[in-house]
Order: sequence, then structure tokens, then C-alpha cells
Amino acid sequence: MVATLKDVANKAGVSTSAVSRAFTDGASVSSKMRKKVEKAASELGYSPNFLARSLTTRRTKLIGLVSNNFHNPIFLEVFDLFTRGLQDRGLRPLLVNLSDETNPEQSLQMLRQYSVDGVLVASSTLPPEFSMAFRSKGIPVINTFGRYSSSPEVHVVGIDNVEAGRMAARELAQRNYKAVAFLGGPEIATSTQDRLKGFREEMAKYPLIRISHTFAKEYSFQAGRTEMLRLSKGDVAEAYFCGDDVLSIGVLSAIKDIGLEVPKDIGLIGFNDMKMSSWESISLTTIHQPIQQIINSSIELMVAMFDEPNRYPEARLFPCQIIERGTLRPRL
Amino acid sequence: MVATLKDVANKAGVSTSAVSRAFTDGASVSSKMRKKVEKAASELGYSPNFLARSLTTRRTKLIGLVSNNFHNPIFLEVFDLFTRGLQDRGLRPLLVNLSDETNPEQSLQMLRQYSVDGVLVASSTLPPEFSMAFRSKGIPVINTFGRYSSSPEVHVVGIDNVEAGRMAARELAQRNYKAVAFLGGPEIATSTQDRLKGFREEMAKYPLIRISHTFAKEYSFQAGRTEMLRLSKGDVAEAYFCGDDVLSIGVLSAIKDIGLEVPKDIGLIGFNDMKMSSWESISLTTIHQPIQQIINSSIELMVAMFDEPNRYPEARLFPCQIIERGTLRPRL
DNA sequence: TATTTCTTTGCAACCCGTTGCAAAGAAATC
DNA sequence: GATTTCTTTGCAACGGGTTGCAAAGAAATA
Repeated sequence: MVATLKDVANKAGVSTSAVSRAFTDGASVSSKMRKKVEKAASELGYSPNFLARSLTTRRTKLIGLVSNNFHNPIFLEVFDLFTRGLQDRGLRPLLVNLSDETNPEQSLQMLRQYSVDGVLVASSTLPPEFSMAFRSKGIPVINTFGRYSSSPEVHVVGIDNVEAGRMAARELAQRNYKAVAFLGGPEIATSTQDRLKGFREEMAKYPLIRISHTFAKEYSFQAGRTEMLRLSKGDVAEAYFCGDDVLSIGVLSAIKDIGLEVPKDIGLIGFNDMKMSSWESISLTTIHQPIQQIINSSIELMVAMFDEPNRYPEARLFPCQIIERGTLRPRL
Repeated sequence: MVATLKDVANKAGVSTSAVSRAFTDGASVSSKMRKKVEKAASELGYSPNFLARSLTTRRTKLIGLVSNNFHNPIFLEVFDLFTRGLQDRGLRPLLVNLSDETNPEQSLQMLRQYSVDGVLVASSTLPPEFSMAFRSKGIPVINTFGRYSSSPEVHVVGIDNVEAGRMAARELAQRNYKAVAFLGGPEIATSTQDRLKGFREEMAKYPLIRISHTFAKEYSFQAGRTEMLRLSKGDVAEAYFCGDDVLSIGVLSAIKDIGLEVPKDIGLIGFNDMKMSSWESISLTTIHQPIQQIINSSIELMVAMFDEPNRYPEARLFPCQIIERGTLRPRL
């Protein structure tokens, strides 16, 4: 049915090695030979079978792209950037939807069966052990958006969540809020823990500011809304640092329902700066996470690991940035 | 490094065929043999290489998942459902981001090189020729969310966009709007064309209703917003049928800026019923597209084609449904 | 032109599995 | 117990490529 290397060799009257070489960059072939082969190949509509090739080259150019977050719109941006970045380098993303799973075993086995060249774990909630499982089997792995401190054995590309928490704290302090709160994502998420940690650390410098914290069940609109509605039954803070933009939007919705106004009655700063946050109807002040850079860097690091599998693990952290929009009152 | 079938065979003291059979369902192996092999295999941490296997079985279980829309949040839901559905059946999605490309050649070649078992084209904007290219090379292909009428050679799973357009028209008529407009996505998108077609057809039955139409540059918030702002400089209709929810949300934002109120001054009905449309702060009346069913059905059809590659092409269309929320005035 | 060096080519083994076929072994029948 | 039938096993060829090595050919040097 579909033409093979042998067919091309027959048609061109040359050996199979010659054909193979004609399709390999930098192989030892004369240009006459290459021309002859290419002619035969194009007449037959031949192109090499990557999977057969991978058997000997040990390179599939398949990359496992693992995520456990298919609900937060920011991940659509993430997938877009990852797929384009990989494609541009001739790599192919094998998408793995982890859903509720946090155990690496299944994914690990599956990705090994497909001999992926590497694995990109795109998650800010998975425990470091997840990525470690791949590394310990010798598969290059990058934990994008991961926590760097606790897993120095694995490459991490992302941001310093602790510092981001401090940044939020400084910002609220500068705007003279006297009672602030952190409204995080799921308590077990490493990103939430770290942002809270930084937030408290920094706030400790302002003894006059009251601080509290609480967690939403997940990074989602409804979770944010629900949590804020719950909070509204008690003492409401003057400003909230919200662990994620989609969560923030839920919170905004709740605030409106309660009958309060942003930023007049209550301040809000989000996290991520997803596209939607800049929509005029939302206009969320938030902390921008440079996902374009993070993703590019993740891919570059992955590619570098192909040549240097035992590369010493590093953490690549990018600075975040406050994006001023309409949900915090002006600075002093 | 990683254990192969031969290693297992040596360790267990049996032939490679025996090992192979032990890992194949329904193969002729005694249970003693299987036990022996499994023991050796688990000691070595062996699991079969799918790609090597695929050379002889001619099944990779890889499915190309092709999309050109990484901006509309509905596609996050689509990816979620597709990846889970495929995984549940032991299939693996190889994600292809088409971006601006509409030419199938590159994707076709790439997916052939990876010997995918089938291709799912998830797009309501790609021309039918795109999917046809795969079919003509003998690769099972389903056009999910595609247009059925113009490409009877390819399997299509989705909705009847013309009928959906009629549905919107009926709904607006029933609510006694006297000047309505269709605000579609990109004019070249088949889905936009069909929805407009149905909308006009149905509206033709109501000679007293004035009707017009216009197109946004793409299915996005900004495109919707921009288009509505532009429209606001001229004659504004009483109600808009918007070709997509994210577009609608942009339109809503513009309406607010203009100083009009929904549904008091102006009505709006969207399309898709993405998660976000049900957020309390948006509460968009819209037409629900049953994407869960569409995607399940697409996958089932794909699987059926494995056994019956020349299956006569069919269109599977699912009915849509109006979801009443807060952006249309009550029925008469 | 003869010799040396470099480039190009083909052979054959290999990558990691599967599978048709025949031989060996076990079970069933007489 | 001998014969027939069924099950299990191993051999060897195969799937679609790549690659080390040696031979052949071309170019460079003497």
C-alpha cells in the first residue's frame, strides 16, 4: 500500500542504504545519488517511517505533554504555546490528560511504551515525585510551572511562587490595605502553598496589617465564587490576593452579588494574567506570569537534555510583574 | 538500558515468541508459561515497545488530533473530552496545532510518518478538502464539528448548523424582536456560513422582521467586541444572534460600554454553551452544542473504522438546544 | 601514469517486536 | 498402550528502517 524504502531502492536501482542516506541529513551521499533517490521517492510518494527509524536511532521526536488541568483557560494558552514551540523544532506532543490522577505509574509506563524522547509536565499542582518517576527511568523530564525548592533532582522552569506571594503582599501594603487575605487554590497545590508562604513572610513586615487565608477547592470560577460567598458571611477583608485569575473572576462575581464594589469597597489582585483578565468587562489587576518565556525555555532545556541526558538539574525562574488594571485602589 | 523482549526471554529461559505471546491477549500460551514470563518481565521492569510492535501489527494506537483553534475556551473542553475519551480506549492523541495553516500537506505527511491509526479533525472552520486529503491516503478521518453537506466523502460528526441558525431565528421571532442581526465569526468559516444560511431562511418567514448580518474577524472576545463597537455607530438591531459564545461575551462587553442594557435594550443569543457562559456574571442565553456526545460519537466512529476502513461515510448530527439565561427578553 | 587519499556505495547485521508453520508435548479416544 | 486430536512451543522470516565496515570509485598527489 504505502511505499517503503525498499520500493524506492528498487525503483531507483540502488541499495536501501543509499535511500536511507539520501533521507538523512549529513550522511555520506553524492548529490547525483540524492537526486536520483529523491526522484524515485517523489514518484512513489514515499516518506520515511519515523517509528521504524526510531528503532535504530533511538529518537522518536515524541514528547509527552502531561497536564492535569483542562479547566483553567490559561491552559489553552499553555497548550497553544507548547504545541507550536514543539512543532517548530520538529517535535511531536503526545498529550496526556491526567485528570485526577497523581500517581505517575500509568503515564510512565505508557510513555515508555511509546519511547518518548522526553516529558514535559505542565502543572503547578502535581507533587515533585511525579516528575521524579520519569527522571529515575532515565527519561528527560521538565516540570514546567513546578515548584523548584523541594525537588532539586528535576529540572524546573517557572516562577518563584514564594517571591510572587511577597510581591502581592508588597503591592497590597503599598496601597494601604489594613486587612488582607489570601484566597488560594487547593491547599495541597505546591503553587498555592508557596504563594501563601511568601505572602505571609512579607506581610510579617507590616504588623499593622491583619492577615488571613483560605482555600478554594480547585482553580476554577465556581470554586472562587463559592469560597467568596462563604467568606462574605463573616468578616470580609479589605483586599484579597487570589491564587489564580479564573478563581479571581469567580470572586469578582461573588463580590458583585454581595452588593460590594471593586475596587471601591474591596480590592482584588489575581495571578497569571490570562488573556481573559484583560477583557474590558473583567479588567483584573493581576500578577503576570511570563508563560511564553517559561514554555520556550522549557522546550529549549528539553532539547538540550537530548544531547546531555545527565545534565545537572537546574531551576529556571522568571520574574513576574504586576499588571495594573481596575481591581485595586491606587497606590499611596 | 531498558529491558527488551530478548532479555526477558533469556532470563526466563524461553523463546522470544513465547514472551511475545505472553503479552498478547488471546495468544496461544499455557498459563505456566505466562506466569514464568511475567515473573521475569516484572523483575526486569519490561513492558513491550509499542512502536516496534506496530511495525508488524500495523496498529500504533496513535490518533492525530488536529485543531486550528487554540483561542476559544470551548476548545479546552474539547481537548479535555477528546483526550479522556481516547485514553479510555487505549488510544493516544498526537496533538497538531494548525494555527493559520489550512493546507493539509504538512500535517498529512507528518501524521503518515508517525503511522497514526486515524485522524480527528476538530474544527468548524477548516474546508472539507482538509479532511479529504487524509481519506484519500487511506487514513481514517473524522471531521468533528465539520460541515456535512459539502463533503459527503468524509465522516462528519457535529450539528446541523443550518438548523441551528433556524433555531436561533425562531427563538428571536418568538420573542417578538423586530430588527435582528447575525453577528458571525470569520466569513469563510463553514459553520458561520451555515448558521447564517439557516438564520436567513427561517427569518424569511417573518417578513415584518428586519434582518442584517455582519462578521467578526475571528471567534474571539476582541473580535466580537470590536465588531459590536463598530456596529454601534450605525443602526443597532434589537437582538443579535452571535455565532459563538466567546464572541458574544465580547459583544456584551461592548454593549455595556455603549451604555445599553441586556436584555432590556438589546437581546443577545450566543452559540456553544461553553462553561463560561453559565458563569453568573455572564449568564448568556445560548444554543447548547452537545459536545460531549459529539466527541464520544466521533471516537466511536473512529474505532469502528479500524475494523471497516471503507465504511460508507456518514454524517452524525446531534440536535442543539436553547439554554435560557439572562440575555433575551421573555417569550410572548 | 602509478600511488595515495578521500568519498561514495553496498552488504549484512541489527533495532524490537510479531507470526506462519512445523515440531513437540499433552490430552482425548479407541 | 497405541493412535488421534488438540495445545503449546520454538524456529525463522518479516515489518521498515539505520549503520559499521569493507570494497569500489573518484580525486589528489607524486
